[in-house]
Amino acid sequence: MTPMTVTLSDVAREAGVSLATASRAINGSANRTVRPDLREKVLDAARRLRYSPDANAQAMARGRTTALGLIVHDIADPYFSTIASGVTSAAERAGLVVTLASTERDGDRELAFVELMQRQRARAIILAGGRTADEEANARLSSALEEYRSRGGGVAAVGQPLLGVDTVTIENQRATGELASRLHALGYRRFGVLAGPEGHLTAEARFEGLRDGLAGLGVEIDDAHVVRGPFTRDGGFEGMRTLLGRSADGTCPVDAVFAVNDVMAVGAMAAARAAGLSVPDDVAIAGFDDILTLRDIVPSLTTIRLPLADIGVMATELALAPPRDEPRVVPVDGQVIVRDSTPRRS
Amino acid sequence: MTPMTVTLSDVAREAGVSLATASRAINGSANRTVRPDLREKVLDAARRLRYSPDANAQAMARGRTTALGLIVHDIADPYFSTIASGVTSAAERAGLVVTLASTERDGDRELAFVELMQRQRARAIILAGGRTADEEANARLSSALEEYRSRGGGVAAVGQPLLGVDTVTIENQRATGELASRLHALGYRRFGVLAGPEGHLTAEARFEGLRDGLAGLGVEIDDAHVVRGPFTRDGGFEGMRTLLGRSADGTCPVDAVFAVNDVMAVGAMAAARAAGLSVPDDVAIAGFDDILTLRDIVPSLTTIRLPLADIGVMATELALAPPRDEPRVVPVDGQVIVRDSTPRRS
DNA sequence: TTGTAAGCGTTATCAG
DNA sequence: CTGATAACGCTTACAA
Repeated sequence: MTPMTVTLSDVAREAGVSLATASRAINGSANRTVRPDLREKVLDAARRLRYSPDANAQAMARGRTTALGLIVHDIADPYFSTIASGVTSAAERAGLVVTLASTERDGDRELAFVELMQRQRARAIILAGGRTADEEANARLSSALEEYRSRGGGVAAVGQPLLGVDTVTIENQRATGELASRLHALGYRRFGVLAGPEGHLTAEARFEGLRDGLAGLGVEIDDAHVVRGPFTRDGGFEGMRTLLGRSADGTCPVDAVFAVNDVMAVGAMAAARAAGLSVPDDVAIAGFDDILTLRDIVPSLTTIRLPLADIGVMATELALAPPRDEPRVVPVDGQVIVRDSTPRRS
Repeated sequence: MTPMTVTLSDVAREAGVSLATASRAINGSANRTVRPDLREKVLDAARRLRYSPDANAQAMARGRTTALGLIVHDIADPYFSTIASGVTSAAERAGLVVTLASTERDGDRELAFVELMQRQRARAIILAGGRTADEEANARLSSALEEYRSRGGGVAAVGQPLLGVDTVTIENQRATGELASRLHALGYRRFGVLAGPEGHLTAEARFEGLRDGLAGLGVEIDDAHVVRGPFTRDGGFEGMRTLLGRSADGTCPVDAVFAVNDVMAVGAMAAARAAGLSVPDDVAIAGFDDILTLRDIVPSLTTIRLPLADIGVMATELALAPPRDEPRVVPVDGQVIVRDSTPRRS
């Protein structure tokens, strides 16, 4: 009867060759220095015994694993799952296996996961999801990553180039700057912003791009029309409610609202409707990301398209590329897409 | 200077104890039979040397890994990414690391990934995503899973209980049966169905539940109003277009369309609008899944809610539970949610 | 070409 | 409670 677990030694014995030969025959690395007939014998034996090489043992012996760590804030969020799909496809191409960690937006867990990947001896780590302005957390994370890299691991981040590692940066500010002029050209002058959490760097960059862009056109955003809140659908909903509540007479205090991401924009639309307002007649709304699942909503959402899957691919390639002295920064631009949620203002 | 890679031996030497003691002190398993002062010395040394245990070596020595394999059709699809979020959280609770594979709906890759996980000696595999009626592919997969289980791995599937493994099944047919009566009660009589791909068991179950439910109420679905196509947004869009094209005079041949999932339903809405039809005035639409990201679309979508994250958790628990002789089947029911896309027909 | 044997970093067994 | 030392399953010099 077959042993509980078939090892390469079993295969070698069965094939009547040495362990080394069996290894060479099965692995068949670069220089296949093994006689064809022996090779066949080994492969046969392996098949007969249903041999399955132990990747852990291989990793151990070879001194390198085949794992790639992917750390996201929340895999259920379409933003991250789309990036993840890019990462998995690039990883597969590279013959790597993706280890997924979802931090639920908890900085401590992010750090813990980096350490976990380090213990797994993952070849590289990809950190998707923006940083916050929490200097201390960033420093801790940076030093964990530095440690990891000093041990030969590759790292790439998606977001802000704060960690001292290769980063795919998103040109948030430029994109929202362009959005500002597009909306301005469409006739909008009174803006509200659902600005996301304080200290969320992506959210802030997006907000600032819009604000500065408008400022350049002579339009100020009233502080009373900037609402902070979670980077989520509910954050958008509540934010919009708050914004509407700030007008004395119940009418909408602005004619366009920019939400710093699409899911917030959708929440905002829901809140506007719940308040009896029509989108876009009473208030226009724009988002950011161009989430695929939301591409068919009505009114179609003006937003900024990000090539999320490509970003995942790029980050993977960056993380796997031979290290450089200077951290690389690969900027990815967003494309403003004007749709029905921000029609021309007459 | 610190060695390129710090091993437990280094720590032991630095602490002036034996390898064994160092191991015991750091691992501190159940019976911590190590004197406190030595323990401290070891921990100190480890900290000083920035020691990071090698999970691979541990796995090798302990004879069991800490990996859990998750195989999905497409991680970018909100259906799967939500299940994945349940899996990651349950896995984390169990102290396991999730290895993610996205097959892009390719049966061969699915098989290849099972074998890959087997090589990784993953503790368990979770197969999310339905089967097709391809007997041969299912048989191949089944036998690979059987092999894996015979070697001590746990397996759980989400979908149909076809693989001979523990399965979280979704009561598709019951749910769409209920949907049928709800829609019937609302006054709908002429139904169209965007039925997904031929041989896609989930799609078929959903379709059949509706058809049989309606039949029980004396309503037949005209074959000409059943359109096959991909299980995707574009499948829904094209399917709706086809359905509309089948009416001679350009008017809508049905008063309600059921799409076998939400993203198809959204595609269908888009197609209806593109054809100049109003949803729900000219045609009502219902979906399946209750994807979170789509919960705010207008008109709000009548659908069937599935507790996707919970399903991920349940599948994980099933896969990790001690094996039984008989495959377990855990049925999960969907909840019909009637919203604005299927108003009462006057 | 093939075989022997020395690791790879831990854990675990078994004496002290 | 602690310390040698043998596994764990595989790769890879180094020899033959």
